[in-house]
Amino acid sequence: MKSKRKILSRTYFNRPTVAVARSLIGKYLVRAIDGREISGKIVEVEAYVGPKDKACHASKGRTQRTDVLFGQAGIAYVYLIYGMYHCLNVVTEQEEFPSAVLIRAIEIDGELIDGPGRLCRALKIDRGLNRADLTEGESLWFEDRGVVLKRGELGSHARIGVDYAGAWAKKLWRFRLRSVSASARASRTKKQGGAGFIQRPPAISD
DNA sequence: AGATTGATCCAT
DNA sequence: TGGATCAATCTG
Repeated sequence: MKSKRKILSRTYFNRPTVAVARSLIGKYLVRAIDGREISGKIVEVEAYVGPKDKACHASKGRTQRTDVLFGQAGIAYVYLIYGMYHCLNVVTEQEEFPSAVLIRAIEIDGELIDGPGRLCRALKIDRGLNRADLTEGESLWFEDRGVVLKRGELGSHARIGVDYAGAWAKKLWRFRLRSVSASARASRTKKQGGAGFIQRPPAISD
C-alpha cells in the first residue's frame, strides 16, 4: 500500500527557527511544475532569527521586501540577490516575529545542488513564488519521508555571506549533513548541465 | 532622481 | 579576486 504524503504543516514551521532549521535537514523539498514533480533531500539550511539578528533582512525594519517575514509561518520568502539569483526561504515562528530558514542545498537523485542560487535554478523558483503558501501541496512544499539522522550527522557552522552582521555572524546557525562534504567535492568537478539543472535562457538583445 | 548594496555564482 | 546584473533600499 502506498504511504501517504506527510506535508510539513504550518504548526511545524511555527516553532523556534533554529529548531525548524535543524529539523529540516533530511526532509524533502518538492516542486510541482510542468505536470511533474522534482524533489530533493535537504542537506543544508540557515536560520535567520528575528529583528535583532543583524544578518536577518528584517533587522533593518519592515519594508516592502521584508514584510512577508512578519507574516505567518509556512509562507515562502523568495528574493532576487546580486541581480541574477534567487534565494528560497520558509517563514517561521509566530506572526510579527520576522524569521525564516534559507534552503541552501539539496540532493536530487544523488546529485548535489549546492547553493541557494543553484537550487532555485534547478527547481525553477523565482519571485513568482514569493508569499506562496508552502503547506498546501500546491506548487512547492516540504515532506517528511522518514529520514532519521544518525548521531553526529548534523554539522553546525557559521552562516555564509553575513560578515557585516558583527557578533551575529558568529552564530552557528548553518546546518549541514556532514556526509555531503565528500560528494560536494565530487559534484563540483562535474561539468554543469546535469539532470535537473535548468540553463539560464540566453539574454535578449534588442 | 541618483547612488549604493547584496543570505551568489562563475571564470580567472 | 573581480565581474555580472538589478530590485530594493538609502540618500539628498
